[in-house]
Order: sequence, then structure tokens, then C-alpha cells
Amino acid sequence: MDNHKISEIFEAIADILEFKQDNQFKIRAYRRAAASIRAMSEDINEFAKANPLNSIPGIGKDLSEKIEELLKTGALKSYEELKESVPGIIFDMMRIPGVGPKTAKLLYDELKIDSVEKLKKYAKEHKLSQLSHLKEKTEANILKGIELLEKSSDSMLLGDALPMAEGMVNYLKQKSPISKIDIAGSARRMKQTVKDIDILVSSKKPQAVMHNFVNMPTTERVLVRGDTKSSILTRQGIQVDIRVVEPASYGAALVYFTGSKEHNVRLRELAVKKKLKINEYGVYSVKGGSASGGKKIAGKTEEEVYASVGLKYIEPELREDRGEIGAALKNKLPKLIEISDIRGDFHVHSNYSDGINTIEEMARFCKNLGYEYVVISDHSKSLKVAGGLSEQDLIKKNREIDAINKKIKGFKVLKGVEVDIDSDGNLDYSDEVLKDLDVVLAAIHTGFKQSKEVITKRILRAMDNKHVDIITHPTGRLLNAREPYAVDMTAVLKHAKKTGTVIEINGYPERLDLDDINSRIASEMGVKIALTTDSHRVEQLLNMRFAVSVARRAWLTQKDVLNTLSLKQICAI
DNA sequence: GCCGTTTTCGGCCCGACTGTTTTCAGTCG
Repeated sequence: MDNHKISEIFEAIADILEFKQDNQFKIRAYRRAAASIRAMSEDINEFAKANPLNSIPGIGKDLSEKIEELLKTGALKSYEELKESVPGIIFDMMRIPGVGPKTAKLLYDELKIDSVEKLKKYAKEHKLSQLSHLKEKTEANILKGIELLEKSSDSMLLGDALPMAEGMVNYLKQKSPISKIDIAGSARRMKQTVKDIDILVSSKKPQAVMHNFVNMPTTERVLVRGDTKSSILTRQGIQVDIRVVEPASYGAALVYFTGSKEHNVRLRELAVKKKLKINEYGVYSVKGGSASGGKKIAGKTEEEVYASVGLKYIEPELREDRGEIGAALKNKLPKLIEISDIRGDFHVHSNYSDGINTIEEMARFCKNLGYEYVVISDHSKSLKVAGGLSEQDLIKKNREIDAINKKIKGFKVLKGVEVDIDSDGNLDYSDEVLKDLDVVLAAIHTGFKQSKEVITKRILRAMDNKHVDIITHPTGRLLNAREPYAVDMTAVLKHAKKTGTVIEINGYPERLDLDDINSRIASEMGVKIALTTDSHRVEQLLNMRFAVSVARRAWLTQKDVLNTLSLKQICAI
């Protein structure tokens, strides 16, 4: 029973209560509790050993007991009973866009809908529109919603969504008179995957912007079209929302539209305590308990909005309700690492193994990025699928690096390897070979199905080797494609601290491994982090921004990160 | 169901768009 599972159960309870039209504040309490547990940076089992559960925000007496029951027995009796009391189909129905609890209840009560297939059939036969309060348009929308649900894939990788959003921003800028435009939402918060793209605009010609937006070349279908707010579905199947506001409201709208929702709720609660009201148009004073007639006191910039409730500006990557508002109140926000702090890349492949470009091409590209060094870390011999290097090839490669270092001035190529950790925890090169390298990264590429104990032991053993500097992509996950292998991350991080091993945040968009939550735990434990791209071609070296984004979401500062050090400092380690 | 520097009861974040309606409920973000 982990944090994720518990928050899922609380969400499911909220869904059921919503269907039953229970007290809306009770429903909100369950959803808030679920969000709170999701946002925790610690495993709830561990947390429960040292702390009272009701010290988690949004968890009181009742929910504490429910969590205890879940942790102890792996199940929740009251939830099982609740589930029995409602038809299972409601979970599927409420997942259809446009169908909420009320519509689901109506459809179930009146038409005895027990499958999405049946709902689809009835919609096509126009049986839905014969109900009261449900006419042809809603019927058509339900049908569209089902199709949308069937078509919708996993959420999109940030590495795909962000360039797409940037493309749209450029397109709109060219087509319409726009005074301000920003990507907002989870893409601005640099979440590893995003479900939709949000764009905020300020313009003297909002109608023109809306027109251009819904008629973008990538638009598949217009979902909503209004004067200030529209939504489309792209051909790639991702929803894009746009909102147009006045310049005087731009900052408030950017806060609102950037989210996260949980962060916004906290912000508004803080405002209420100060007799203020925050919405997407600004911050208003509340007179005599009534919001109307209040005076607008902020809204033009985000800084202004935060300041109005006594907060320092909070960077978008921190807006996840993971303690950032408390830190901002105490003026204890971290000074987050920035891409300009990065002085080199520790994980880069060349055409010696499975990369596309030569060592020199990779090196020159890095130099142009303003770096001082790059570690060329090709695969080791047993990783045949990726062209792993034999000992002889490695010697040849190292000679070439020496030659390149004589050619390129003011920059250094460091000799590295991504050495394979075999299924017993042995390394793929002997110590004799490893000792001549500047940087050794160790990784698991095989035996993903082994037990947690075995995999953890493999990694700990690799860290015990005095030549190993960095553990790369520590969980092996591929977003939307492969689950992480079973590994006791707490044990790995403890051992990393003990052995002085650095842990990687791999910026390859499918990996982003270690993730933000664990990276934050690592840095709190005093483990150093290396930001890398795992590049296999020159363009991928630009993925450093994604590694940096994970680090920022993990509250990391310059001092937490290895590759903010200069070449001289690195060589001295 | 949670919560408290207006506290142990009575609040609980806020507004746009849509559809089916003549004033609003439902859904969404």
C-alpha cells in the first residue's frame, strides 16, 4: 500500500460520494486528502512510523484511521461497502468528458446503462434525447466524448508537449496582434507528462486571436469557443486551452492558469484569511463579507499577486502544494538552479557505441552551449544491442579523445563510460580498465524483472566499487512505456551518501530519472546530483533543460548539483 | 470530512462555457 494507491482509493470514494450527491464539502475533503498524499515527498509507510497521520494537511481523525486500516490490512472495509452500493459503470461514465455525476446518475437510473458500449448504442439510436433535461446536443456530445476517450492515449511527454506549445505560441504571435503570450499550465510547471496545453494571451484583438487559435493547422476539432476562452483538440489528440485577458489582469490570470490547482486553492485560502479574494482577474479586497464592490489591489504581474498575500514570488516549478507556500511565507524558498549554472554534461554517447555523432561533433556542440567539459560515456562491452565497446575499442576511443583535446581549446572532453551492472552486481569492465577513466557511470540495462532485494543489492554493490562515480537512470523507467524496476530507493540513497556516489537526473524526455520527488529526498539526505542528457545525437544535448526542470521541481540549488562545478573543481575531486 | 491569530461551529476557491432554459444547473479547469 503506497501513497499512490491510497490517494486513488480516496479519489474513488470522492467519485462515489459525488454520484450519491453527498455533501460537496465532504467530497472536497476526500479529494484534498488524496492530493495531499500524492504530493508527499515521503513514503507514507515510513512517514507513519515517525509521525501522526493527522499532521498531513487535510487528514483529520477519520481519514487517519482509514489510512491506518489501509496500511495495516491493505484494504478499507468502508470503501468496499461503498463500492458495493453503486454500479461499477459510474466510474467509466464519469470518465467521459462532459459526463459528471448528475448525468451518470440520470443515465443509469432512467436507462439502466451498464456498459459504455450500451451507452454508445443508445446515443446512436437517440434514446438519450428522449429523457427530460437531456436533448440532442448533449446526446451528440456524449457520443463525441466516448470517441474522445477511446482515442485518447497516455498523457504526453513534456519533451513532446513543450516544443508543440512553443510552436503554437510562435504561430499565434505571427498571425495576430499580441501584447503578451505565455505557455501556462503543467507545461509551464515543467511536469514530466502533461494532459493538456494551456496558453494565456493578452491582446487588443481577442476575437482575431480566438479565430486564429481555433483555425491552427494542427486543429482537429473545436471543443469550446467563447470570447475569452476556447479549447481545441489537436491531431495528436491533445487538448489545448487558450484564455485571453486584459493586461491589467495578466499576472492574476497567469497564476490562475499555471496552477497547480492545489497551489491555487492554497493561495485563495490564504487570501480569504486576509479578507481578500483572488480570481483570474486580480486580487480584490472584500467589503463586509461581500465580494462585490471590493477594490482591486493587484493583478498586473504575478509578483504583485503573490505580494498581495504576503508571499515572495514562487517559481512555476514549485507550484505543486509541496510546501512552497509555507516556505514563501517564511521567505525560505530555495534559489533554484538555472540552466545557465550548468558547466558540462556528464552522460553523452558517441558513434563509438550507439550514438549518431562523432566525439568531436558532440564536444564542439557542448562548447557552443557554453560548457567547459563533456563526459563521453559510451556503453560497455556486454551491452551488444547498443554497440558496447570492447577493451581494445575503449583504448582507441581514449586516444582519440586525447587528440581532440589538443585540437579544441578552452574545453575538455573527459573519458567516461556507462558501464553495465550485470545481473549479479558485477561491473562489465575490470578495475584495471576503470581506473584509467575520468568518470564512471554505472547502470542497469538487463534483469529488470528481478526482485527488489536483488536489484537493490546490485546497485549497492556497484556503488561499493571505488571507481564508480555516478549511478545513471536509477530506476530504469520509461515514461508511458516501462515501469521502473523494483528498487529500494531509500537504501540506494543512503548508500550513495555513505559512498559519496552521485545520483543522476537523466534529462532524456522518456526517462527523467531520478524523478522530482526522489531527487528532493536525495538532496535533503545530502546526496549529490548530476544533471545529464544521455544524448545520442547533438540536438539531444539541448535536453539539459528537462534535466534542469526536474532539479527545479525537486527544489535543488546550484550547490546540490555536480555539474555546476567548473572543470578545475571537477578535476580536483 | 477538515479546520481554527474573527476557533470547537459554521464555514469551506472561483468563474467560463454549454445546454436547456427564461434564470440556472452541470461540468470543467
